[in-house]
Amino acid sequence: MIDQRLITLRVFARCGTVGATAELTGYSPSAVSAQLRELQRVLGMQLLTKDGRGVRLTATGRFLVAGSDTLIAEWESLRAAAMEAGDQVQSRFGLGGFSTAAAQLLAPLAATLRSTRPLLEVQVLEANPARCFDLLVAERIDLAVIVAMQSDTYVEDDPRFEQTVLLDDPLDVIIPADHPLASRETVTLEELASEPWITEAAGSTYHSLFTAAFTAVGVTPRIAHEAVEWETQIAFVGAGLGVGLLPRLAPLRSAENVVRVRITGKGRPARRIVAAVRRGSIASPLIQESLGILQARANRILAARPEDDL
Amino acid sequence: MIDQRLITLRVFARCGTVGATAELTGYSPSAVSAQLRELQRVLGMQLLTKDGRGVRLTATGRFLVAGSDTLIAEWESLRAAAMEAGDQVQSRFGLGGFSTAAAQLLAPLAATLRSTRPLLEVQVLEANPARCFDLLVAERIDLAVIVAMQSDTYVEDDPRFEQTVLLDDPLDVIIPADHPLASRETVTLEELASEPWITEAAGSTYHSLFTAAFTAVGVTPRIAHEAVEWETQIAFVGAGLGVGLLPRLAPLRSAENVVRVRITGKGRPARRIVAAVRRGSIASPLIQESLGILQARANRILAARPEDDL
DNA sequence: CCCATCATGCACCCTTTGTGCACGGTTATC
DNA sequence: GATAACCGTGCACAAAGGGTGCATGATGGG
Repeated sequence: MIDQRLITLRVFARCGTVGATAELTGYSPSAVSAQLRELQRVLGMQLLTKDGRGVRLTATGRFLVAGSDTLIAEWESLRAAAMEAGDQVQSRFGLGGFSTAAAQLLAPLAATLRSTRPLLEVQVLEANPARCFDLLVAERIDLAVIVAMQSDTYVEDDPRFEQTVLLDDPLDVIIPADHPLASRETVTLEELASEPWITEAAGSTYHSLFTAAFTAVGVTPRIAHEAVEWETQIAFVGAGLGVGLLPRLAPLRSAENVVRVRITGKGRPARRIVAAVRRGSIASPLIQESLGILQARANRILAARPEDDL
Repeated sequence: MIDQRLITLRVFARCGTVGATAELTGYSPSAVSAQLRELQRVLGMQLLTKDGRGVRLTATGRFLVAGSDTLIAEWESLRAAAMEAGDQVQSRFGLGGFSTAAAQLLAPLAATLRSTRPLLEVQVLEANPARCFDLLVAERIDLAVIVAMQSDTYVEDDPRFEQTVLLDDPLDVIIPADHPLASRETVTLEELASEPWITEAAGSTYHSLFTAAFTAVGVTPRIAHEAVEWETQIAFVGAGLGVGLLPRLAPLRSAENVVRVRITGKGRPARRIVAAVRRGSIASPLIQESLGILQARANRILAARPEDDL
């Protein structure tokens, strides 16, 4: 209900370039350029300035974007309240999530909604957490399930979003089946200090989680290999190249020649999985129902775990 | 910046029929109907119900319209603040006003703005007070100068508007030049009680002001004739048909065989002239400048009056 | 019982809006 | 210092959304 051009401006404010804005919103760069030009004409404000080979927000532009946060939240709140008051159904619902979160939480949610609300058009987008926030701003999705890193750019009280913790997902260590530690029930990080490690590339979200866990216990592990996908990492471990961290929610097929061992003791790494929505929209019946389903799913997952892991 | 369809819904909420909404917004009835249908589709809410040969807002619709007041105000406030912060100029500026108010206040304002801001497109619409409020809601105008009747539907703290008193305009009595009272400096309502009166039609804004003034002093005057335009009324008085009330701001040509006499004493009728803007927009530099010009003009008018009339 | 009024659907049209490509300008790299 | 890569923008073209005018159906008043 807020003008699309203002939404586009907000997306631009997040990513800084016309091209990226186009990619996020689904428009072409020309369209974004035209929208921003048109917005300036309608409002009679200069919002952008040339800056090198790109464009940059003017002070007025930044002011407008900053102020629009409450406007968007106000609208979301109004829409949610009207939905609630009139017991209405909305027609489109966009979900976003990250790999395992999407598989374990979003897929069941989408399936449930598909059965309880047959005429609701549910769309699921797999995207990393940062992109999920961008997609929320761009109004491509309405709810995101993401992993929140404490070391990340994650800000709990961002005026644009409201976040709900679903569960903490501990990271296990995966070990070759013929490794001496493979038969253990649990293991500590100290015991794993001398192992060759397989991690994601430096700078990725999980890599920072990895280093944070080991600095907590005061050892610096040796990184032997890097992998991008969990599957690749598992294959590396299965080939005896080293050990690696794997979130509890990530599935591990039995035929992989790899075993999963729980980590105990100090510095035990975990990722926090949260649901994020645009501020104001949390009162919407559909969002409420979805959060309920997600929470129930999260509780079922927690209930299936050994007690010392809760 | 708020979706046009929501603006249309708000106008509909004020006037109740699609046809009237079309007339006010400048669209065709079909377009209004399509917009409202589209709005319901996009929001997934049922906002309208058939009601006899017309349509009526549902509870959800009323809720949405009521809640949108703050949304609109928030946007106006944001726009005004951005204008202020960036020292920007807006391109279009719509003014609305009522007969003498338009002539005495709006015309000078428009002329001043035309010279101080040459590239500002100023548009003046003459319309009665009620319509001015509608035009503000429909965003056809940005500022209205209207007469506020205490007996009117005028509500000072309407969440949609902000109002500023410009001046109180007393009503004089106009008398045939050969009338015994014509040579007086001032006259009281009691002295005029037995005269035949010429007023506007019952139900009009000025008629209610007329009756209110006389009930205050406890007499019921005799209404001999009715006129719609000031010019007609003046002509009637000039023909010796009776006496009438004329606002101080309404011009009286000397060749009319009619004299204007000030009214003193209890129940002295006056109309209050106020400027109205959409709530939130009052901080806009252009609005501020306009209000300043209007206030200055009002002060000049007040300064030219006899002291006992202030 | 007929007519006035009101909303809506439909066909047509036009303005708006988005796309794809080429261009000019700027920065980084070798 | 030349070249390549990148970024935003303008233009021609195409698609679609949105508006108009008229006809239709429904309803209430005289």
